[in-house]
Amino acid sequence: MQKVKLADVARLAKVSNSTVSQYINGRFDYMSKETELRVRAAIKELNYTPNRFAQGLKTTKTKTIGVIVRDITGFDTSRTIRGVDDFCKKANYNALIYNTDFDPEVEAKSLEALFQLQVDGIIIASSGKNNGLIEEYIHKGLPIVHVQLEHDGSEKNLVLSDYRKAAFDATDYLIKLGHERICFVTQEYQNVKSRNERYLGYTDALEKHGIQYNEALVQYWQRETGFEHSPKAILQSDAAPTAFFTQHLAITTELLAHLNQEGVSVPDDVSLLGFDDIPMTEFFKVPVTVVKQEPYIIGKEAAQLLLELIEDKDRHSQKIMISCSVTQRESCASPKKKGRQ
Amino acid sequence: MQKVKLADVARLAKVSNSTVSQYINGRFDYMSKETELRVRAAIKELNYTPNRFAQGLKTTKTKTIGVIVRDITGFDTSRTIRGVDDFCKKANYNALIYNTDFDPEVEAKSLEALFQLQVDGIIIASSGKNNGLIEEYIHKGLPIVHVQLEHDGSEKNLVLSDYRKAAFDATDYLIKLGHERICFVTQEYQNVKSRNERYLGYTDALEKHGIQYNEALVQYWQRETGFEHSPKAILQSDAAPTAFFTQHLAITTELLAHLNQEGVSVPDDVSLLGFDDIPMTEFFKVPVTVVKQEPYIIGKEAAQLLLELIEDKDRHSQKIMISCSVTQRESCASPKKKGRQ
DNA sequence: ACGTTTTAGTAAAACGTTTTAGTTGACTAA
DNA sequence: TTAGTCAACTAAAACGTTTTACTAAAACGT
Repeated sequence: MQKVKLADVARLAKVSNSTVSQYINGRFDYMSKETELRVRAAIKELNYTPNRFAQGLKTTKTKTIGVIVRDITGFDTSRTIRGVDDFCKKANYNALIYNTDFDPEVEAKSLEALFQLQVDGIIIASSGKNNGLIEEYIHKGLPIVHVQLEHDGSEKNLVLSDYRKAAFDATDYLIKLGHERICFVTQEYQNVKSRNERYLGYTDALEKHGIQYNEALVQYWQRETGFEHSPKAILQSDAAPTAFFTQHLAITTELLAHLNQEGVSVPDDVSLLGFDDIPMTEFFKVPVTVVKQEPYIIGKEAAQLLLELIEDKDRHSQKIMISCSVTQRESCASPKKKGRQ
Repeated sequence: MQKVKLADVARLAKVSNSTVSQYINGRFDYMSKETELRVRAAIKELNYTPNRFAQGLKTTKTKTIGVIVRDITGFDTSRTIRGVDDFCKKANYNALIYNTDFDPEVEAKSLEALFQLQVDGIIIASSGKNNGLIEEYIHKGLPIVHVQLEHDGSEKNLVLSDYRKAAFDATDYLIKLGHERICFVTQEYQNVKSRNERYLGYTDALEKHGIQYNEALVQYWQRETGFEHSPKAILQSDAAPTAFFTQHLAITTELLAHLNQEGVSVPDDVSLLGFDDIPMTEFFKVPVTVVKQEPYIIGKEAAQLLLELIEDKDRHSQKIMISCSVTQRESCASPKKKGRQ
């Protein structure tokens, strides 16, 4: 299938294999200008391209990175991947995508598989359940950069949204609209620093405006089981919120579905502000106001960082934060001053 | 980074390299049961995994396929990729994704790059602008399967939706609602058989119901330039349609935006039926009725077909059709019998 | 008992690079 | 003149597999 090899080029250019190899690897100072040109010409003429397997066998460099995400199908995730991939292609790398479907075991398997394939590095949006394993690979010398999720522990290289600032801005925005009882709806965030960051942003804003923190206004949701307390119940409780601030897309949509079903009108009855942008929201009954992350940029930065790490093993580690912005649409309004008598 | 090699296994199991190699490749008939077990044990003990580069160098098989799509970020596309990828992973293959961003030149480059990487096969949603190139690669022995797009020409292996049937069903559905002037909005489909198929489905349905075909009701849209005639103009023309049948997602959304902006109410003023499912449509002002394809299944089938092709070079070629279904939502209603007096 | 086939295995030559350790001849410095 | 330096190259040994051609021993048929 592929025929012409380095030796053919060498023969045609009347030099040794070594010299051609040097040429290919851009070490021109090992040869005279004249030789360089002869080799270049020979390569052109034969339309030679090096065999990656032979190269890989020698160098143990694969020019391939691994990317571990939960589901490539997600709106933000697919964009992150695009960012990674675009950067990689430009740098002549390839990216191998592994989906975990939110399963930590699959995550572990993927890590192992990628290691086995000898990828040069890994970008991972990790579950946080495999921190030990990840540490191991890092110690073995495999560069790993985290995206989007930060976990307690000692990992170093990561690129993610500035969650605290984002949550602060969002909460601040709601408060300025007049909301005082803002329900912070989150997934359990033990050990997930980037979820906790949001919580801090939320309380920061409360504090700034002198609003008393109320534990009843922090509500939980789980991927498998949904809401701990139903939105309906929450709205009927003592501390009925005038606004929901949901911490990711899945929560937002499930809440929205509940609200629709219960006939709760947004933003008339309650305001809604979601984390993560939503596609095509301009066609929604109520276009929802969100804090929009920059997944593409995050992907791009992550790839950049990883490739730098690969090229320069003992580069100091980094945490790169990308700002978010609240995209105002129509799901947030000032609360009605009803029934406080 | 990776240490243990075949020779280590051989030494531990007290057999030759060849035997270990045979074992790895599942040719157990070359050895006694006893040896087989010894080798298995040695592999387990050393936690040996073969070096893919050395394998690739010898066999020129890479256990990697290439996937060329327009944009992995698309709703359907990302699902197709998932289908491909899930199947590949299960079969111990990897998929390399290349995005073309709808640019035929990038498509050509991707094809070349993948060939160069010696992928074992390619799945492509092709633009149709590189048919010659694709033929070349096929002749060179590279298995290629097309997805989603069918083009005039001699390619053989493809898996796609049953477009004609789908368009027929959709049109039939609209007609049964009472529509007679149904505007078929499509992208220019010269040489794109799978777009033409839809057109045929549309006319099939018209014919079945004895409705006169009207050329003015076929309208065009282009990715770069948008609608040839504005939706507003179309609605004010002599043959004002009572329903739009849009041929893909980008058209649907752009039309919807126009309609919203003009204050045209769906489905009161005009019905809308779109090709391709739309995410989160349950939150739309008007959840739009669509013919839903099965991108995940298509991806899975494509991967399956490709791997079969790879394993068995002179397998006869196939065209696999996947049915679509019209998902009824709320953007289609019976037309008002206004002003026909 | 003899030739033949089968079974269970092996040695060693690839595969196409990279890289180390040289070699060669010309030039330089004292 | 002689050693030393330098520029421009090269030979050949890896890298870790697969595979071809081969062999020794056992089994078989007659």
